[in-house]
Amino acid sequence: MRHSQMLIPTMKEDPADAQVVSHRLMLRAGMIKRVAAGIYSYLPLGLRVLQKVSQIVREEMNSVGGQEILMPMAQPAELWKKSGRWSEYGPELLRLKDRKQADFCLGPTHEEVVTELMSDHIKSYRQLPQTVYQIQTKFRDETRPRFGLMRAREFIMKDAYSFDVDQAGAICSYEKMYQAYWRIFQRCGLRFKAVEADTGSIGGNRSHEFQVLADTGEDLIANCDHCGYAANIELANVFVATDSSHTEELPYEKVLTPSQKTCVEVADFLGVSIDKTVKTVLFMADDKPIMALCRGDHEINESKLKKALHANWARLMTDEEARLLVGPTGFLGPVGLNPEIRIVVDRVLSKMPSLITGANQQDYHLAHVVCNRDFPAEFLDLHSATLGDICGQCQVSPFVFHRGIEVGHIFYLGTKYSEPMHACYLDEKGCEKTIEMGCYGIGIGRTAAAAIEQNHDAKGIVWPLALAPFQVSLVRLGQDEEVVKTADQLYRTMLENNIEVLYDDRDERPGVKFADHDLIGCPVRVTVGGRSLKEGLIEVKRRSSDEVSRVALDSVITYIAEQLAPTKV
RNA sequence: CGGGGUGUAGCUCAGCUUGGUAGAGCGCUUGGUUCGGGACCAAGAGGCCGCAUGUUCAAAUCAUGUUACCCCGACCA
Repeated sequence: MRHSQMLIPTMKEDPADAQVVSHRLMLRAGMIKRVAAGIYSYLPLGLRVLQKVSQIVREEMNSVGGQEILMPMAQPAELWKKSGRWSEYGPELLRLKDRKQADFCLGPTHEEVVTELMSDHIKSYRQLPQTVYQIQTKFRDETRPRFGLMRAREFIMKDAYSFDVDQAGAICSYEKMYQAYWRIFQRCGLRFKAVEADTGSIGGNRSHEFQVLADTGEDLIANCDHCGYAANIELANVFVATDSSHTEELPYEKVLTPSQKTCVEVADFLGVSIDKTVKTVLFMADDKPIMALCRGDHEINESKLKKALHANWARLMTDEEARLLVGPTGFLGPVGLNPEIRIVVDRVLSKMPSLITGANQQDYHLAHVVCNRDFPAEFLDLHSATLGDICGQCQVSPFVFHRGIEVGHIFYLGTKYSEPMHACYLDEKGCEKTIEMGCYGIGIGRTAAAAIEQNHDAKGIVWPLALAPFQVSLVRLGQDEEVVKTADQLYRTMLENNIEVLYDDRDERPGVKFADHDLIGCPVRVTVGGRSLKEGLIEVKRRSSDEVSRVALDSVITYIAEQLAPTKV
């Protein structure tokens, strides 16, 4: 493409409302334009990048037997009532009415539509397994969209769904997807990790996230260098020694702690280290009161709590609720508690001989409190993995932590959707069985944004070759007749050789052109200018390096082709 | 959903305290000089100062309401 004929509105200055680097650079490079909060138009360059990602995804989906389909964005409420999610899914589901006042929603995901589709057509075990996928626009009415394409309300996603006769088949489909995902992000040229993950509201009981490693990521990953175990900290299996070598002999006693509410304050006040104190947090889970305890320097993880309780929902109690039910916040504790309130205790506390807890009385705490002597304790894994925690898998190394951007997520669903929606088939014996499902998502735009987070410098984007909007920027300097003739010829030759090239034929000064090229970030820059051309030479420079090669005109195409060989990038 | 902030030209922002002709830089158009890392000179185009109501002879400026956007938190395949 000729730059002069393309809509590439680059900006010299940073837009005021873009905080993260990928958002800023996509706006500045003229790839996206904000239409509303979390809703964007994709301009030619941006769309080309999305198409690059999509094509890689498409090829790898096809290679594991995926069949591409396309489902609607507008979905009838009826389907969602069938699965039960019309009431379960919160305000993130954008609901609307058609002219007949019938309820619809914009699809945030497509389990309902696809399950209905497949259950209508699959009658026999002979038709299984099947995997379908689509690359389509989703809408999720996020409470707080931000970071450009990283967390948009309307976004493009690849979602795939597998249908199998039994669990073994479903796990096999899951494994194939896992491998395909691995290849996809490798081909995109990204540094990433596959980690064990929470299943969230999608449900199911086996799940991995594919996380692109970047300091600006919103997710925290715990990684074990010893055994290779990696998981989202919300899920990470933390090792806890089970035996307690010595026991506390002293009975518990009340100590005065005037106005010392936080664990830090209490520990300072009593002159003990913070890991001797206990944090007490009250929750409501499925309408029942829960008291959760963890070590003073840890945090209760709500998703772990929810999972451990097998609860549908859990939320923090308000201060007011806590005060009425138990006592003043800051001085809460498990001793002498109303037996109606279930007490769950992080496993870490099981190896502590005694605890310092709140006394449920203003300005008092209790020391020498012992689990299962002074209160009934139910030990569960409740805290997010934190610095110093040992890997629960190999029980050898402490975790190392990374920040990541979740670009893909795969789930084994079992019969979570097929059961309520009666997606069944007849087996060899003519018995009706429920189909086993899996679902698999990749954020297309988020993958592009993550690539920028990971690959940029002060001047702009440094695209991995596989995702770049063009492989080559052909920069023509000046309007000198010989230069124009050579550049035009080179442009045509590149097109004939199937090299994707953005030809900067604009009548701009060199500085402007180079700056735009650096901002847009195509991997290879080819410069045609009078200075080198006098000697019959063309300049070739990689975006990722400062080194400029001067190559004879007649061998430049070969040289460029070498630069674009996969091994070089 | 709670807390904070901001809406003035395509972009970045000044002006508002103390009411009285709408401003700058970048970008855009035209002409000229330039031309290997975001040039210079000159002349232009471009705004219902987010929207509504109120106060006032007079509102970008004051008041009330509303809406949009941004940030922190809660939430979140």
